[in-house]
Amino acid sequence: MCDHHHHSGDKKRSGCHCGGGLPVEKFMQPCLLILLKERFAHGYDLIQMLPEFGFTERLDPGSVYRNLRRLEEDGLVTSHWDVGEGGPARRLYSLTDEGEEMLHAWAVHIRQQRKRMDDFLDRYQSLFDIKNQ
Amino acid sequence: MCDHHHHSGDKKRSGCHCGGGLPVEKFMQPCLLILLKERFAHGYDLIQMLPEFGFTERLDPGSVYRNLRRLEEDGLVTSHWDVGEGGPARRLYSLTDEGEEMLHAWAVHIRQQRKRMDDFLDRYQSLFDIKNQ
DNA sequence: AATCGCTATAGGCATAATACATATAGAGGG
DNA sequence: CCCTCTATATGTATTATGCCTATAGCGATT
Repeated sequence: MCDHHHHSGDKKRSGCHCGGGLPVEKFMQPCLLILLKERFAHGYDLIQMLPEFGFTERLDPGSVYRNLRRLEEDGLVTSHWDVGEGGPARRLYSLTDEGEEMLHAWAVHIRQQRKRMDDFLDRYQSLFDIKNQ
Repeated sequence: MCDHHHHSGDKKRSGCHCGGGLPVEKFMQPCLLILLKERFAHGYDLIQMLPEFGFTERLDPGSVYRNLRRLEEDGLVTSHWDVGEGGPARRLYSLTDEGEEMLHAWAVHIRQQRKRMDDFLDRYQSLFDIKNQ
């Protein structure tokens, strides 16, 4: 499973970390990538936007920042400190070319997993619809 | 997220264990439930059938047996030793009423998560299609 | 000036799920 | 006797998450 995006650098962590055996593990990562493809953003902004992807309102900020630093470790995003107008310093994130490639790989993967759910739901329907006849 | 199936007994484990924050965590469990709704089966049979749900051919048997015992702990399936014609003893599993309820809850949940993936893919498409015009 | 709340980032810790390897054991074939 | 298939189960390392807490600047209110 998941033999895509084994391009340049799969360092450190072993195996594929874009979905594993579960339909969609780590769904937050592709959502962050797509948001950063649309525009540059700070972590805090991303936290505000993630509910658009079905994440609950009371999303754990810690998870978001952890995911962002993880994406940066993997070279999928870059950041630099933005000590602008006022307020605390913040990191401005942007997508790398490798991150965009990964986003395409994710899209393929998510399409596969959606199909998997379609199949499940079809089977579920046919199992319980027969009784209503 | 996930406020269904809080019916009778949520003992031991805290929180909801039908999906968590991820789109579809523990996808194997609903697959086992649907298979056991269709017919009684041994663990070994279920391992043979799981590829129909998109699990890889070289599926880890340990995970399946662990999931089955977990489902039994939660009262969603029952089993009894089947010391039939020959070969090693095996457990015959069947779905409980509570397990069937859980299967319905899973179907609702999986429909929601499929929608989430639809939304993701729509957004992905619109992001990359504009460039081709 | 002291406190409160919001912006903004980050680490600690317990829990949970998985992957991979390994253990056990009966039965049948070569 | 060994090998393979059937059949179930455990051990362990890794990984991801959720919840809690820490830090810190800044503006508004009391």
